[in-house]
Amino acid sequence: MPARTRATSLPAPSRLDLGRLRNACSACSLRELCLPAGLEQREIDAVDRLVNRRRPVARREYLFRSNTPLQSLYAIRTGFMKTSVLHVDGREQVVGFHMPGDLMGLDAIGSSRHVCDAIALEDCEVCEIPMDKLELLSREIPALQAHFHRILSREIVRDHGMMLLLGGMRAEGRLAAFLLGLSQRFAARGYSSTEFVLRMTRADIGSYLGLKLETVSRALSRMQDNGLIGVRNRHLRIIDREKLQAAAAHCAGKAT
Amino acid sequence: MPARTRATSLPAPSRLDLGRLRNACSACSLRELCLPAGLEQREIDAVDRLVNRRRPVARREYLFRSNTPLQSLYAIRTGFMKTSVLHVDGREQVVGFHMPGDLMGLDAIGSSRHVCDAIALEDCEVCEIPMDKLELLSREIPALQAHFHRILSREIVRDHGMMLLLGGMRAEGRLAAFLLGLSQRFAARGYSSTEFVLRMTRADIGSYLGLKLETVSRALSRMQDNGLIGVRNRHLRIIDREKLQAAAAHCAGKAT
DNA sequence: CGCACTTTTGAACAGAATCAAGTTTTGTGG
DNA sequence: CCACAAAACTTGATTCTGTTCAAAAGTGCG
Repeated sequence: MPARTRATSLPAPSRLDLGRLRNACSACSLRELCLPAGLEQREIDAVDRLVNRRRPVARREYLFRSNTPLQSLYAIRTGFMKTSVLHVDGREQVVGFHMPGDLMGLDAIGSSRHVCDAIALEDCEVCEIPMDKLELLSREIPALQAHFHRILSREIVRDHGMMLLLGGMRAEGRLAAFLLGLSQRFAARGYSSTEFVLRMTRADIGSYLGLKLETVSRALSRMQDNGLIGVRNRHLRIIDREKLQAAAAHCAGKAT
Repeated sequence: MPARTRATSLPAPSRLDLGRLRNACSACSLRELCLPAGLEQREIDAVDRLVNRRRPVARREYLFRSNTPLQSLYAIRTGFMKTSVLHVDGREQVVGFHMPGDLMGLDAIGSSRHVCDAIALEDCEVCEIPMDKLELLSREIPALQAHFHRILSREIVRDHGMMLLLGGMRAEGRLAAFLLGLSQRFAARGYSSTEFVLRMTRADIGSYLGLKLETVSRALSRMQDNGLIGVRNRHLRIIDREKLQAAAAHCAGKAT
């Protein structure tokens, strides 16, 4: 057994532990999404121990609620979730849709309290990552630290993209960009990028895109009529990606 | 002289060095904004050494440009800046306004390249913080690490707020919320929260709020007529904060 | 299997964009 | 310091996109 060189939370090489192994990050299909590349074995083991447990979240259940103290971040293992905040007048505004491999709760770090509600759009399973342990471990594993910073930063970039979309595009362009974004995220996870299921309602999409649900419905119909997409209930197919991209680019409209 | 207990980038207690001292974070009026509380003296010294130098940025000059490699983050010491991204069709969209104490470049960490342009709205002075050194030092000073995470997270929260505003409020509400936000940020920096100068053009404000400059102008006029504010060129005064808050809350409109 | 929710579609309306002057401010060079 | 040109701002009239209101059809959950 190798000698431990200094006090650290890195574990000795793990023994066989089937119960843990089944849940291990090292065995997770989302590894590339969640973990930085190039970790040493004992670092991977440490990360495995970092992740507390898998936890199921039933459809319509809250993973966390606004104003609740932040204890853990959550990585989605399976399923689809949405995050939303409430307007002063009580209306709900969706601020994000989240799929397997996404890390949730990042916006709570600033105040140590959640600032949005996270709701499962279907039955989900999430990995719980205690925030304090994450900060501890990322001090010891520079690659993990850098990876975490990248994730935070990318969230900012994503939000800037949304600001762009909300501030400068019209209905059809927003929808086109939204669908292309989903497509890309599905592709990155190994799912079909041309055919997928919209797990959220039209109202959710509208809220996210700053549109009314009727407008979403109309825009989808029009895009279907023009042969860009096929929609049937929540099942969506991208038929002409070129045209869809053109719609997203061109429907920038509003010569801000 | 105290013995150094382990290899580290923390310096020995600094000697008198007037040139450095004048620029030191420890002497900076923005200390509370930039630095975590409760650092030990030698930690503060380390942070002082982290910040490379003050650098002037003339009005209209770029602090950094999109797609440029990220080397450093920048903290604004004096002056006002804006960040913007370009739409596919070349239109500029403002994604943020930045004032003393703000940290810029956070959105570049994800890709190691800047994803927006930063332009000085007036003559500025910024502190350059090399990213690699920051990550190094934050591994050694947990308080610094936590502070940095908080800053990143708060940026995400701020952006969510913008999404809310862009997605769910109408022109006058957006403007009211924008002005109140500015007011609050000025207050946090010790400036007047009721009377200040808008360093940006109406077009910049419009771009930021997803409105045309004419709409901004009209909304400002109307709010002036109704006694909420006083505007004279770029000089703005908040006359009736209650009503302004009501406008921001009530003009949520759009029953999304 | 039925009831509630979701979605589609239509018609009227409203808010903001666009187009168009005209005015004021600012910045520059003489 | 003034004059002039460019930029920024205000205001009005018109147009158009998206919202609102309304009703009917479709889905799927319990």
